Amino acid sequence: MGFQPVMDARKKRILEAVTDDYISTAEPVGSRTIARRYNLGVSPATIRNEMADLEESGYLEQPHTSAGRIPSEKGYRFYVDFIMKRKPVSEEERARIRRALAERRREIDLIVEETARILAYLSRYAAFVLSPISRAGVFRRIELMPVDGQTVLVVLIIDPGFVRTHLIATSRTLTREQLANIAEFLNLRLAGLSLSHIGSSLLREIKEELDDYNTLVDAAIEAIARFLENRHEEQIYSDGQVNLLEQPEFQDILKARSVLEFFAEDDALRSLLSGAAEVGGVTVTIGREAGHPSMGMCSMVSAPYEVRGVRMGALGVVGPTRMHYSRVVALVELVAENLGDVLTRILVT
Amino acid sequence: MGFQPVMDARKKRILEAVTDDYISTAEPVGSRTIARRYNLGVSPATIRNEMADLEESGYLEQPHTSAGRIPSEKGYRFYVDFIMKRKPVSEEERARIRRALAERRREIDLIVEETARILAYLSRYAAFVLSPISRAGVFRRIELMPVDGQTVLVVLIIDPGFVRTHLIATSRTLTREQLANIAEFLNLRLAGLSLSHIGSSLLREIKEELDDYNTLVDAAIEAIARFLENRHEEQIYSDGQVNLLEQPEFQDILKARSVLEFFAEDDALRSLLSGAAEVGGVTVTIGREAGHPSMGMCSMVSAPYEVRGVRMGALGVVGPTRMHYSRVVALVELVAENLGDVLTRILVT
DNA sequence: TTTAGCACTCTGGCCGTGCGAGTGCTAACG
DNA sequence: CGTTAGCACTCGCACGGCCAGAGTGCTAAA
Repeated sequence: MGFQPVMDARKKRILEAVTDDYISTAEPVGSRTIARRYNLGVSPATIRNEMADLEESGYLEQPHTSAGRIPSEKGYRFYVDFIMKRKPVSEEERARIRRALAERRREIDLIVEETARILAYLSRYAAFVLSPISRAGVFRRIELMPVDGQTVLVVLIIDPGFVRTHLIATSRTLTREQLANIAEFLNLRLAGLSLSHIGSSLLREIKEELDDYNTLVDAAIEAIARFLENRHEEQIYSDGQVNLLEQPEFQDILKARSVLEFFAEDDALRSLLSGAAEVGGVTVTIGREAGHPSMGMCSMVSAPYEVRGVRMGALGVVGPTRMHYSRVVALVELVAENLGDVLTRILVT
Repeated sequence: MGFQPVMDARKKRILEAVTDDYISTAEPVGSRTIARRYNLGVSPATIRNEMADLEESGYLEQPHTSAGRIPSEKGYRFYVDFIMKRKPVSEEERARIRRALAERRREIDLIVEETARILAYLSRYAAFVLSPISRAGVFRRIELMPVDGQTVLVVLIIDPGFVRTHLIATSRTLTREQLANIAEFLNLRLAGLSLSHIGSSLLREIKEELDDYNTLVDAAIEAIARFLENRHEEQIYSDGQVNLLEQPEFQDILKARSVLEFFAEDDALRSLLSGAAEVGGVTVTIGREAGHPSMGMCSMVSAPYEVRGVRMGALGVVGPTRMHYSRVVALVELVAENLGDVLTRILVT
């Protein structure tokens, strides 16, 4: 004891059978069913014994006495980590992904939106895509452009290839030349810096220098600071939330509501996704591992997407814990790769 | 016959009582209940007779024999048009609306988003806001700005006060001066025109002229045309869709799903809203009047919002047909006014 | 160690019953 | 003639009992 009980090959096969069956039927699965459907060459009684062992070591659980078994979170975890093989994505699906993302668009937001759509469509679960951020990016250039007397358009160009625009109000009217001067100064100070290095202290410093130089810029630079801060927030694109309502576990409206509310309130989701982005590779978060009660009966399969090795964002699929992991893991990985490729093509001109 | 049966004062009061009661309890209401709760000074028996009349003329219906009555769509329509009084919005709610919209923001998208949020919060139903369009707007200025070798940022400034930006790809590298020239030319031709007058024919014409003048602009102007077209699409901001799941009529997951799917597929919703925007004033669309099966058990209360008399967009609340019309109508009207005011303050500098 | 047999348990569906709410009709009343 | 009281009737729904089916754990035999 203290030792993890040995998971021999037969136990593994039985855990696999139970999980596979439960994933596709959503009903607790009994020894008889396994003996019939998966030919392990042993009788139901033997399977019963093994299942009792598996239950004792926490891989399976019984919804109630004398029902079949279902995988526990620990069971799913073991299944995902050591048993399951990724189910290759069919050529047709691959083609669909390529087609969806290949249209010649320059607007990243549209691509990301489309990614969420195709991911939801192919997974039949809910899909989320965190739009690319550029914390890892480098400040390339800022431009200021007068719109009207009290409004200035800030254009921020970040390497690789992002453009963000933002309207700010100024208390005084600035001429095009004044704006150009300010922009020039900012560019001198900021160009080439990584965004994560442009903190509020640096900005305050610059602001003071500029204050000496030209008091007109007060409102402008403050707005820019706000802008730099705010724009770090990644936006979440989502699709297919209603897909979850088809799943038997969400026939109970209370559960459905709690999950949908969780999605609507997207801060938690955002941190889940960006957490996944830090790990690299496909992450599977099962049930309460996510640390949020509303996600208790959900799992998330997520992966970051990269441009030239730099992680730009993440995407994920949320479904019931009883999820087609083998299919979804492969799908998420593939879509993340595709999105990375498309962005690479666009950004790295 | 042929004549609409007379709707005398007592029938009206009874229809009102039935509707009010059903709206707040969601249960079919019987004659006894009405006699008890609303003192009409008559006995249940009399009310029964009147209710039988109302049912015959189609204002009420019975879910099944020997249940209470509920209003039919026709009943709701009559209630909304001739009976109900708008329930004044409380000072606290007014303050909340003002506070939500009053924050000094220049970004219209954020304001619109906030409007959807506050509308959903106060109505406790689902809220939708169609972002402002500028079909009625006037082209003021275009600016072209190089981002990198093959990318140009298009900034389109529209009167009153909108700024739209769009990235386009060009096949060749254009210098800042070349871009400025092109922009200048476009400004000469387009400035002052109403957006609805800038059709594809005019653009083609300009393109030909420019082709003679400078073949470099080919990709650029084409992208601008696309841009002008695309940007006419109004975006829908929504919030509070999950609120509907609290309503007893959506405890049935199938109904809930069909409504949420309808929302997700937002083209129909968009046309409903923009239809409402054309009428002016608050519009109430009851059940199948919306012409879409999924909306059969929903109603929408919508209103356009205006800047200086020009309708810029619309907003609406969707709830069950059994909706608190008197409250929501007043709320929608007030929020539309507030949004109009805020936009006016921002746009008309 | 595996298997067969068996008694036991628990859920879900089905059915019948009773209750409550509400109706429509008829007859009496002012 | 409109209004009311009384009454029989009709549903829907919640409750409880019952049965069938699926599955288990245990024991004893192979």
